[in-house]
Amino acid sequence: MLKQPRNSHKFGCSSAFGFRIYLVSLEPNTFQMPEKVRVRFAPSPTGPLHIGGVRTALYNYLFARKHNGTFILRIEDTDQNRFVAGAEDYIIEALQWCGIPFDEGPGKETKFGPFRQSERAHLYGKYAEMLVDSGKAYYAFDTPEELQKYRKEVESQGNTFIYNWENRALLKNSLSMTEPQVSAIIASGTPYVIRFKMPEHKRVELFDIVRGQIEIDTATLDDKILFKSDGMPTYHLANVVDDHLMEISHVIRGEEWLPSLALHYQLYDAFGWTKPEFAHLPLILKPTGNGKLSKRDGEKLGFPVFPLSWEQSIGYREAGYYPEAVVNFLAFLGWNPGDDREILSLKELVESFDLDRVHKAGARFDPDKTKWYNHNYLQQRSDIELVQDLKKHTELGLDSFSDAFLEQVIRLLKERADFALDIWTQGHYFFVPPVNYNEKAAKKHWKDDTDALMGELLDLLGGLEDFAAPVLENKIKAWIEQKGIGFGKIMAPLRLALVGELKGPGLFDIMELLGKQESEARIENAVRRI
RNA sequence: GGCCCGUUCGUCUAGGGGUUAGGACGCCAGGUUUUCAUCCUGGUAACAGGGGUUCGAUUCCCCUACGGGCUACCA
Repeated sequence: MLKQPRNSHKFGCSSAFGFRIYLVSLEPNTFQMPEKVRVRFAPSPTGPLHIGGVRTALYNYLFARKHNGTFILRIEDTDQNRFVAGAEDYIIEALQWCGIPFDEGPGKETKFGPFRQSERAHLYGKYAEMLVDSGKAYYAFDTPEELQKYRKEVESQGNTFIYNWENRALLKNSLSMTEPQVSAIIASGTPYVIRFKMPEHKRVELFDIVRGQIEIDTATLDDKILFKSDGMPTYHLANVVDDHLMEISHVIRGEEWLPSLALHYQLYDAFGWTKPEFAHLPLILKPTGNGKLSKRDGEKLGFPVFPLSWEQSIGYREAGYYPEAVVNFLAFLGWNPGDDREILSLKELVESFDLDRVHKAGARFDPDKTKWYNHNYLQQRSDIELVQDLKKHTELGLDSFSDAFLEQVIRLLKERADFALDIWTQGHYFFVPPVNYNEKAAKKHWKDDTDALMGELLDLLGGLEDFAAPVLENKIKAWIEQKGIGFGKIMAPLRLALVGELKGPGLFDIMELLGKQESEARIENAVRRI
């Protein structure tokens, strides 16, 4: 039996009059997925992709795959001032690393391209003019300085200045001027912008897949600039035009766009275009304190906020996370499959994903849980794979050790590791003899008679041909029992001698791996130094 | 300030008119490991507050509080 979708508004559909009719019927098949699902991730190349952006991309990807649709990458670089070199490459590489590549986008041209808005710049003016011609938009000549002045004036009285129906007749635009005046001012080369003429009082019913129905009065909205004086469109125009031209079926984006949804609805209506479905994703919040997750949090609390390293900021990749783990925990920030599963592969995520199950409230980021995810994925890797993972840390200089040896070390340490690098940090003594001995432990366990006991132990070991762990265990235990002393009297100092601390896997396993010669040398060393 | 969105353990969340309010991370305890960690078992811990509606509200409605977002010729 099919699970009833939990959001009743899922059954919403539009009538010929523009009203959305809500069928409260119990037929789950009323809602039809559009023939062709096409979604886009549309970042601005102003810097490295934030982890929240990666999640937006991921949800788009999951939704596309789930519905056999197309996942598009569109670069929204209409603001030349904020353009950052290398950001686009970073975005593409990050998606690649996460295992969520796009189907169409820069470098993957189709008839819907180009996919950089800067390369589509010639397109937008036409559409802006179309709206002016139909009376849905107008030219405005107010300079930024003038507007700033008005804004200050109004704000000093405790009010907010918004450019809208209340004051547009008083400002410098094609609505407050005669046609000849407008023609003259444009002909003179005076810079101008094109603003949307927001209806005075119109009740707009918006529909969001995550939130359901939202009502807005256009009187509270402003006449947003659609086309800038530098000849480039603003986000709102470019976004709507491109989504239409690229035949986007679902707009899945961050919640910060919810306030402009009413504008976008008006724009689609003004053009006479069919609207896509919209889903606004909850924001990712700081682990502690107020506000959304920022770069600073990563630096302050010591966890990555970027998928890949960027300048001084370390990325998840460089911090030793597996992309599967990153994708998994990101997917669960604001969504869950509705059962108790927590570890899901990308394939399973695709199968389980559903926008109806996206949470409404913002999700606080939990660095601890990301480690737990990585631990899980690390356990799934084979010892040989982990050898390769570990050797990626070239700075460790592991070349002098054989893969077979590394594999043995990994076998002993794997289950306690969250990251491949933990094998090194937690098993340092496998590669380098201890230089220091834990002082507290030495004081407690290295007694007056320990030197003598270790000497006897060396004699015992010297007579051993077979240095396998079970043999060592048998012989040493038998010897201890025969002497009639406590195990702690030998085991603790022995561990201290071999490891330097009272930590690590089974002592006999360590001895076997270290080998007879090295084990003996370390014991002798400890006798001399402690 | 205005507009919009939200609120279940510390965190991520399940649930949704009658439940011992479930799981995961973290934390704590016990077991295993003659160590540490892992692992296993158990435990602590939540429906923001106030009004309705109802036989019954954590669930539906309203208000308040709190949190978040937007309020640019940025996206």
